[in-house]
Amino acid sequence: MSKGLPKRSEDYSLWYNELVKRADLAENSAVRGCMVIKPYGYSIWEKMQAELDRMFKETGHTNAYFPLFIPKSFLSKEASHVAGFAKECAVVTHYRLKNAEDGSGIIVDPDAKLEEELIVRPTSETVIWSTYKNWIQSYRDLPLLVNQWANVVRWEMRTRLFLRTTEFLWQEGHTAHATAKEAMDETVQMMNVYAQFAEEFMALPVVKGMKTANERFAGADETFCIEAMMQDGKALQAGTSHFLGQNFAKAFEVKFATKEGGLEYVWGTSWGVSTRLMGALIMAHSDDNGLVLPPKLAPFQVVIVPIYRGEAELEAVSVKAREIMAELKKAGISVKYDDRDTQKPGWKFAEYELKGVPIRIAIGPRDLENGTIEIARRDNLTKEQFELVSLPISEKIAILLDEIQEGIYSKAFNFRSEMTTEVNSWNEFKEVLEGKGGFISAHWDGTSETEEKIKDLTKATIRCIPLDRKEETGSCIYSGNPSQGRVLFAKAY
RNA sequence: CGGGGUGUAGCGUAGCCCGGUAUCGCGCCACAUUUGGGAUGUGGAGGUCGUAGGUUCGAAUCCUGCCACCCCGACCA
Repeated sequence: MSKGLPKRSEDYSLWYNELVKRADLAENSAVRGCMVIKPYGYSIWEKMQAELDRMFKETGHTNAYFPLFIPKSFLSKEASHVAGFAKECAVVTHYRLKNAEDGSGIIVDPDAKLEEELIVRPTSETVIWSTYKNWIQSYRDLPLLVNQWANVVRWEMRTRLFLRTTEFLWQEGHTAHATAKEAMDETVQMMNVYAQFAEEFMALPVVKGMKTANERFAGADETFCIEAMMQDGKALQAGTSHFLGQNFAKAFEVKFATKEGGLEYVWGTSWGVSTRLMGALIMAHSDDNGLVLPPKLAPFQVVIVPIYRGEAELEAVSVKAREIMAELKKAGISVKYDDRDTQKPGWKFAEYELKGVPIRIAIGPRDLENGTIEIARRDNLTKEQFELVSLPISEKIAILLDEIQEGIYSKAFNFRSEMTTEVNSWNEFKEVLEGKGGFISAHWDGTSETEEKIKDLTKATIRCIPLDRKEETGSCIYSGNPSQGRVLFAKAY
């Protein structure tokens, strides 16, 4: 049992905030709205980065880096883009400080005003497309498949650790193509990459879909997304992939000579996932005892805790522990041996539970005598005495890790299934939304007016038009007008 | 930006209404006994009470300004 971690059922958001801090993932910083990602939390992010980066490279992308600052004039070149981001931009106006003449301290030097203000990037489309103009002349320069790992700043009114912070870390892919089809294929491919990453590594089932016009990225012709369900019945957008059409090519005059000798605008995409994925990971799987990490993203998959009295016993136990550790490492399993004598075993048990380590092994004198170890699983909190002769320990642990990874996924999958409700009337819609929550699958007439109205009345938004939806005719839940299929509504983070 | 709330030791808090130099728990340090689910005892260290001013013999406490943070809205990955 974790000491004093709030219960999910009592106060979900308090539970979340406390868990993030207690599990050493992140904390609020001295800067309003900005977080410090602590080493344990950052190492989970690094695992995510490593896998995603590998997947991006497998699909032909390479990394590059573009500037943090964007000249103000760039941002305004694509009209709907600037309209979408203008309200949340940090702006650099000066480049120097000086001592105040009245001795009151350091002030901004009014003589050091920038000719043109610089925007701290909220996203990099504009600075990147201004660069692509120089990189692309011919169809031979296409496709251009670039990703960057970066930080961005969006001046949000209210922030929450990982879910919405003023500064956040992310990757943003920006690609350029010769044809609309190629760009669209890329957009869909990257959504699929995100979905695969979420399901395979985060053990997080997601719905793949398209955003409605209202929810579309500012400057995109089409936005694809993956949507996940959190334990409190709220949806979380976990990743987006945008088909930019020729919007940015036109804004930045990026044309290429075709094979046939013509001159055409380039087609673009952009796609990103952020440290928000950390929030998704935490909220999807963790329980009242703390974090539950999928083995594929855990900073270490196994922790070994020695049980002993006195140095002689520790020495004997450690010999066994190191043997096991070596074997696990050889099998590619990450292990930590916690032989600190500054904390007691019970304390360590609770600590690693809080931090979500998938498997804990305890070894004591009794085990040495019996040829056993104690294996405890974080996902279902069960323990077993394992006889070392029955199976090589690395095989045993590998099997368990797979079981845990799968178990966490199917638990989340079943939860999402339970939390997805088909409704056919407005009353039913409101009732489910206020009571049970979750995804609501309902008919919608396809107009922004209806979507807005529903949002105003209930705070529910259309999370996406699922790609795998059945084509079926029906009547809109709100307006009663004809509908061509169901969409997913939910309250969202 | 609108509504509500809070600033006291590393963290969480009592004291404030009714002014007299700060309470308790966790954590920290030392020693001893402990170690298979967050040990116990004894001793100890640690505080410009967010900040600037005012009232007063005297302010954590009363008054005024400012700052920061949290929660609820509008905005958003």
